[in-house]
Amino acid sequence: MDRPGTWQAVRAEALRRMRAGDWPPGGRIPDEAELAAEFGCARATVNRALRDLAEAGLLERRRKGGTRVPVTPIRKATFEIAIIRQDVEGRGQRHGYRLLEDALGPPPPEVLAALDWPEGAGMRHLTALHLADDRPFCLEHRWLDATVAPAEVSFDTISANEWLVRNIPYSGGNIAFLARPADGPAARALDCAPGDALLAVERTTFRDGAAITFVRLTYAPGHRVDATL
Amino acid sequence: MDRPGTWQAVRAEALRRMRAGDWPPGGRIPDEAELAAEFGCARATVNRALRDLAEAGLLERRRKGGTRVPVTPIRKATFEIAIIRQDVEGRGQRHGYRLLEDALGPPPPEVLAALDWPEGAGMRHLTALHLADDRPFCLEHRWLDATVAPAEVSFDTISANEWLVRNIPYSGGNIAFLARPADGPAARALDCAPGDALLAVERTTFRDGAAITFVRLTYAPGHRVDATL
DNA sequence: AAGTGGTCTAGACCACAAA
DNA sequence: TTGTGGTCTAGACCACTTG
Repeated sequence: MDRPGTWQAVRAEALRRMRAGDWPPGGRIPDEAELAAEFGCARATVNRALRDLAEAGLLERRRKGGTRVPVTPIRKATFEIAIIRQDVEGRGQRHGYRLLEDALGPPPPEVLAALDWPEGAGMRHLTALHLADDRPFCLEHRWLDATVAPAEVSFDTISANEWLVRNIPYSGGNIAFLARPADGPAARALDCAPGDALLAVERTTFRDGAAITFVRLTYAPGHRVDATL
Repeated sequence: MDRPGTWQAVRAEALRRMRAGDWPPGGRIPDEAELAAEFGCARATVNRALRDLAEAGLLERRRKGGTRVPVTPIRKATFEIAIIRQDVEGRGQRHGYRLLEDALGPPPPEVLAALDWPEGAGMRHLTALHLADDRPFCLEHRWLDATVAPAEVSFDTISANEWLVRNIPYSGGNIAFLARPADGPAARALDCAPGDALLAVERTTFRDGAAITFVRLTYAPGHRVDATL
């Protein structure tokens, strides 16, 4: 338990009341000032607790409208996106890396659409395999703005995944999960049968409003991505 | 832009400094009191800004250790988990629902392992299909503690997905993404070929430390789950 | 032992949206 | 118009953890 008077304690009590039915779905809960008086703490403490619950999707808050328990809450789940080496090492396995291809060339149409680049000017295409304890872990397929990583930068020993995180400090982007059948090259690289169902993650990274890289990570069969609810 | 003196403005400036290289990866940034003096705001405002960045994985903070820019940040991505009806309607489509099966019976071993139930006492097994504009959207396969939803509760017109969210106020759990080949029944229900690569989401929900339901949602081919980075 | 972030307080003003 | 959450302030004490 949390010591009383802390925002964690207020949050815990709010959760308890929702579970117990004291604050039923669709209903409005007392305002911050009332709760602060009841709990004997400052309004800022109540605010911190309720804001936390609202960020998780368990409460809906509006100025003047008050705070309500949603009828059908839209919960937020979060998952951690580490670089692949850390992901592998975090599982207690040894990370290996092999660069399979490094060439200049235009991406396929569906990738070009995601990037919104002018005719694919100066695009570097990388294919690499990540290993966990010498077994295939993940196939990295990446298109990269050549001005971001010029030809001098070699991805023989460090993956583009890691190089980018270390050298392009912060950047926004989007990310999506999907399932793909293994094509021929993927099946060979990941040591599975063509057509096998594989989990893939696609990410586009932007800097200053322009896309600088698109990557598709295709994981070996059986891979799961866990998130905390 | 944010008005100066707000925590959003402080966050924006911190991000700018990281991108610009003023605060390089691996380095330590000034402490809260210094930044508050520099920005002409209260320390609590700086704290709010830096805490927000730390929660996103862009900073690492430790008492006495100060605040550092991580060399290989572990970014947090969040995605929203709505009920399936809302998910479909949010895409501008009409949601449909068909209960395919409702029976009592023990779950397969791999599900039983996830649930940690004693011999599957009183388990209800539901299979349902969700439609978007009359086309297959998602196959819901659920095992449910029969004491949570007794036989009186009918899932003919409301999905277990929605019933649970409405009637079991708050509950913790875990969630995972994976890829699965379509088996025979799934291929028939989702109108695809057996063996097609399908995205699936598995969730176990707990209440008071005991699992109350396990669900596997298998989506129609081509489905993507987007998250915000 | 001491430095730094974590949090609480009491008060204030503001922004937004509902009535 | 007015109620409610959003945020800022100045100060204080505490908890952790590093040197």
